[in-house]
Amino acid sequence: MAHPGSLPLYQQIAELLIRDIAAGRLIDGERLPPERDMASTMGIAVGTLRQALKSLTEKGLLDRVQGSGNYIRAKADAASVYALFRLERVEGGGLPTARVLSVDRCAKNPALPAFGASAEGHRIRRLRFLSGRVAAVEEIWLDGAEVDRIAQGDLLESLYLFYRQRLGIWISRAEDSISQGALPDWAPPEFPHPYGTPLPQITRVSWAQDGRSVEASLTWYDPETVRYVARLK
Amino acid sequence: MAHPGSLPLYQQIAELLIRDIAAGRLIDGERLPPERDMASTMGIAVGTLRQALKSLTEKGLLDRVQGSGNYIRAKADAASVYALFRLERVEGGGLPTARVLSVDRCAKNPALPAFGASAEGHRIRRLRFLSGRVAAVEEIWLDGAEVDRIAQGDLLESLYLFYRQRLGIWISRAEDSISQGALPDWAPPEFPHPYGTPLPQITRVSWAQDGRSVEASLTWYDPETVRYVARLK
DNA sequence: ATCCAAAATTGATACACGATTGATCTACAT
DNA sequence: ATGTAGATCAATCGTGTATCAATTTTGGAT
Repeated sequence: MAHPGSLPLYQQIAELLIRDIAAGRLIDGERLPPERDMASTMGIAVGTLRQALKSLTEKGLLDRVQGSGNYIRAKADAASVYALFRLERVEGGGLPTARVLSVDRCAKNPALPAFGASAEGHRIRRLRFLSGRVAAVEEIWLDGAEVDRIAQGDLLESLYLFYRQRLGIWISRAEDSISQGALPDWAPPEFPHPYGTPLPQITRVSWAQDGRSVEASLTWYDPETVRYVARLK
Repeated sequence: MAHPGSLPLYQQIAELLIRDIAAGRLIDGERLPPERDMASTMGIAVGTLRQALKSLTEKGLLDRVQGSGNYIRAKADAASVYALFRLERVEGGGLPTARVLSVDRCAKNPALPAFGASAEGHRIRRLRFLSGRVAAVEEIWLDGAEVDRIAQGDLLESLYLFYRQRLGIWISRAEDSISQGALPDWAPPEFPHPYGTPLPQITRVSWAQDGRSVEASLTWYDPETVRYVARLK
């Protein structure tokens, strides 16, 4: 399959602006530069920019008033902006890799009440890559009953392999949910996003075959490297 | 590729593309390369490719816009039926299909307590095929709030397509669990397994974006024809 | 300071042009 | 019926230019 990322230019511009809105770089009420200036700084023609602005207007994200300017109309809660979009896999192949930032013994995470039979466990923080680029930061909690056999370096690759080879655990059930969360303060500077900005977040809890919950994770994805595609209707 | 049982080339191409969609290699909204380029890199004629694209359009997976391009119109969670596990035939090849055995209005299933806001719903029983061979029997429960729009014949293909095209439902959360279960007594004689024998079974509950649980399913797989591949984490 | 008209700014609309891309059709071979 | 090859038509895209309409700003008169 050939090159996938070749959307029409005006659609690329539209998604660029939408990402700016979702990321908070364009806030509600803000007036964009004049179309002519905007187009020239973007290196595109005015007509092309206008197509992009028109699609934003149709999505309710922009007010265009003649003689005055283009005004961002994004509702205050960023969740409604995200509701218009869909989180998708990054383009290109390559196996997902990860770099372990820290492995600590610590108390149970109150943010994950569904997880954990023990009062304490191990907390692993990882930086995840897709196609060689930083894509997400991740916090993984392993149940206390299993953590004594953990060795640093086991977690560079697949967690699944770690479970099976090192712990002998069969994951029989998992639950994922998608939400929004603020980037944690321990995120490394490589993560290309300003702190405090809402990010797409996936919460996962996994159970072993005997019913114990053995693992939970919180993952924040960089909206720049993952791809948002406008949802139909 | 001319052995007797092989499909026409354009159908093979169509299935290839559908698998790319299901696997997430082709994302919703993505524009395919121009037909001429696509055909040449695939080593086929444009007309053949166009037949494949036409069948994708009829399935609702593709938007063809003259002068613009071919755009994927599919949510990538077609494969998320196995969010935790990927089901693949050992020998590979062939798209999953299904034959509806029955569609009934009935009471809530006590075996699926987590599912269903309504007291009743629809129960669909399907026989599923992989590579033309019987692979699983399946029982699907749709919540009563959504079932009034069900029409027989909608469910022959992908359930995902049904959700998107008929109900406009966006599945935001799903839970899969794997266990063992006895083959139900309503399984047709085509299912190649003696009754009463434990089979690998997947239970799935899906929630819509507003929190309603809209679907639940119980699927019994023939262990002879399928294999489970753990998901890379 | 207030009011008002001219000037500047900004978006809206229209048209033209070349390049790209899908649609349609014919012809031919297996 | 399937697959290939080629020619031609039609729609879209991106660009460029010109003109009109609505708004804002400016500056002078009072």
